[in-house]
Amino acid sequence: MKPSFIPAYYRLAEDLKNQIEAGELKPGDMIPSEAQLAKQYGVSRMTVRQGVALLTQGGFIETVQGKGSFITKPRMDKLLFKFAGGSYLGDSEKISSRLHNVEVVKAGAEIAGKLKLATGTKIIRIQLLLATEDGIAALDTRFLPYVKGQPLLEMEIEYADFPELVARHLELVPVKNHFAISLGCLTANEAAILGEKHGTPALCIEQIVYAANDNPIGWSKIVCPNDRLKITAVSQTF
Amino acid sequence: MKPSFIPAYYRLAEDLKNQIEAGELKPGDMIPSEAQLAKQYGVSRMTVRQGVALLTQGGFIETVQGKGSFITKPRMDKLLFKFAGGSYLGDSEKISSRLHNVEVVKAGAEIAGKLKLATGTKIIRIQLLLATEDGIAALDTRFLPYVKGQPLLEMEIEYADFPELVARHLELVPVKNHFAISLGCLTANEAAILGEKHGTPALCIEQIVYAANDNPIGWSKIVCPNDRLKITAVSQTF
DNA sequence: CAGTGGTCTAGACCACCCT
DNA sequence: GGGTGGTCTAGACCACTGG
Repeated sequence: MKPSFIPAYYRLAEDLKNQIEAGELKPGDMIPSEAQLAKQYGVSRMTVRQGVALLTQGGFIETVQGKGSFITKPRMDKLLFKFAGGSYLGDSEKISSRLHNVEVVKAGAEIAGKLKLATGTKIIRIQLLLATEDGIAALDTRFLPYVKGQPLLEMEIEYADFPELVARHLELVPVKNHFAISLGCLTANEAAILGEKHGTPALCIEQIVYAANDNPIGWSKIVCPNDRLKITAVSQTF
Repeated sequence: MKPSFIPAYYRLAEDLKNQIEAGELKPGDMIPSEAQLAKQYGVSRMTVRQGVALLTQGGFIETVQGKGSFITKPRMDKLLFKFAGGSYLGDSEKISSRLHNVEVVKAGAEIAGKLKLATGTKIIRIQLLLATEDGIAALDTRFLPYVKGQPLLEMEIEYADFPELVARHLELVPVKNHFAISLGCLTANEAAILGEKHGTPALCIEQIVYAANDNPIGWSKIVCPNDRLKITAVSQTF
C-alpha cells in the first residue's frame, strides 16, 4: 500500500515461499492464519488471501476450510511435457523437419476409425522427415480430412503446428490433443522412406487432435527406429 | 450475496465459460469490463475479479492491464502425463509389478554419473517386473544410494512410488522428477531377466528423482521390449 | 483524456472444524 | 464456543492503454 515497488500480497507470498524452500516450514505444517498474517504484515485480510492464493496456485500449500493452510509435499506423479514447433519434439533438442510428400488418399480402416470417417473417404496424407545433426531421425505421417477447394500451402505444412494446420484447413478450433507413446514396428511404407526394413522396431508417438464434442480432426504418427529422438519431462506441482 | 447455493463469483465464471464454449465468445474477443460485469450482476468489483480469476486460471481468458480480458485459443503444446502407482505406468492400463530382486552393488560409471556419486560407491539396486494381463511387459531397474542401518522393507519396495521410496530411505524430500523416453536396447542383464536377446530394441523410460539443490537421489530405468506399455497424455490449457 | 485492469481497505456474515 | 477459511461489499487510488 505505502511505498513498495512490489505488491504487498506478492511480498507476503515470497516470504512464505522462502520459508518453505528453506525448510523452516515443512510438509504438513500449518502456516499462520490469515488473521495473524494480516496483523503481522499490517494489511487487510483480502490482501493476505491474495498472497495465499498465489501459493495455493503454485502448489506450495493446500487450504482446508475451518482448519487452516498446510504445506504440501511436492507431487511427483504429474509430468508436464512441452512440445515445440511443427514436429512436437522434445525440449532442447535441435530437430529440423523436411516435407517428404503430400497426397490425397482414401482412408483405410485404421485411419477411418481414428478419425471417425467412413472407409474410403478422401483424406490428405502429409509426410515429414525429421532430422537431428546426426541425420534423419524419424518420419511423421499426418492425416487430416480432405476439404474441397481448400488448398494446402507448403509453407503452412512445414512451419505450422499440426493442430494449427488442421484447424486452419478445417476452419475449426482444436480443443484437445491426445498423445500416446509406445514401441511399435515400421510399416512397409515407413520403412521404405526411412531406408529400414519392414517390421523394424521403432518409437511411436501418436497424436490425435480433437475439435469440440470430441470430434477427431487430425491424426499424426511419428516413428523413430533409432535413438535420436528423446522425449523429456519434469514433474509439476499443481 | 443473498441467497444462492453457489457463490456469485462462481455463477459469473460459469456464465462466461458457457458463452465461450457455446461459441458466443470466440478466441480474441474481449469479455465485458469488470465494471460492466459488476453492474450487470449486481455485485462488487472484487467479486467480479474473483470470477474472472477463475477463468484466467482455467486458461479460458487472458487479461491485459489497461486493455481488457480476451478469450484465448486453447493451447495444444503442453501435455500432462499422469503416472500412477509404483510403476509409473500409464493411465487406464492394468499393470502389476512384482519384485524380482534387491541387491547392494557398487556403482558403475554410468550410474555414478547420474547420481553424482563416486564410482564404486555402494548403492542399492532394485528390480521389478511389470506385467499386464498379456504377460510380462517390462523391467524396472531402480538405483538409490545405500544408507547404512536403513533396511528396505519388501512391502515398501513393492507398493511405494519410487520418489516416495527414495525419500523414505534417505529421509529427504523429493522435489523434482525428470523423465526421458526414448528407444534403446536391452543390456545383457535386462535381456536375461526378460528372456530376450542382448541388444533387443526396447522402449526406455528413464527417471531421475531430485531433492533440494538439484541433488539427484534416485534413478530408475524401465525397459519394455514389446508393445504392452503405452504412455498417454492429454493437452492442458493453462 | 476516459476506460481498463491491479492493488488495497476495513469492515461484515457465513460455513466449517474442533474441543 | 472460538478459531479457521470462504464470500462479499463499497468504496479508493494507481498503472497502463488507447485515441
